[in-house]
Amino acid sequence: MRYWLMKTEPSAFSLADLKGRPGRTAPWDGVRSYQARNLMRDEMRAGDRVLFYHSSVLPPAVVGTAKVVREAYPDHTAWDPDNEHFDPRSTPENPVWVMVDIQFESEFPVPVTLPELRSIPQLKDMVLLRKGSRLSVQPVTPREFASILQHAQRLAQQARQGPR
DNA sequence: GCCAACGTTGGC
DNA sequence: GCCAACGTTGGC
Repeated sequence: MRYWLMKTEPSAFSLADLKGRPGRTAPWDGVRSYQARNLMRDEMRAGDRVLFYHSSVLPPAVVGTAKVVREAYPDHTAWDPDNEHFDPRSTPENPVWVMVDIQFESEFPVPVTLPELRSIPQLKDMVLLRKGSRLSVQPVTPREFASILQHAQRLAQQARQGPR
């Protein structure tokens, strides 16, 4: 099983949106980067786990987790001229872009913010934290995934204990 | 709103 | 094939 981090601007699609979908499942459409597409198409498998990351908000943060429930298939939004991600190079006969389906798994009671991620020594090599990193679908090591879950748990526990 | 970093485009 | 110009991403 592999681990991933997927970025989204919550104003466009948030973890709450995913949770609210039928079956708590939604297609991850609109990816228009070859690098991200190749990862989804060639590497991502059903059952893989995903860190759900909110970008372009203050603070940016990992807000929960999801699971890949359907492997890559053609992204039909690329064929729709009215869609903001329309790409005339892609056709039903020859699809250029793919998407996967992901299912809501968990929402962290307290998000793990970007500054917090930077403070965790085990994450020093994480793709997300590299300078200029903007890949919207990126691999995460099992160790990194575990560290982030552990940190989220610790934050949740502190919150339950309340302010000192 | 600014701007650094990155990917893509297109002239040559 | 090079590379400058451009558009986009995303943190701040």
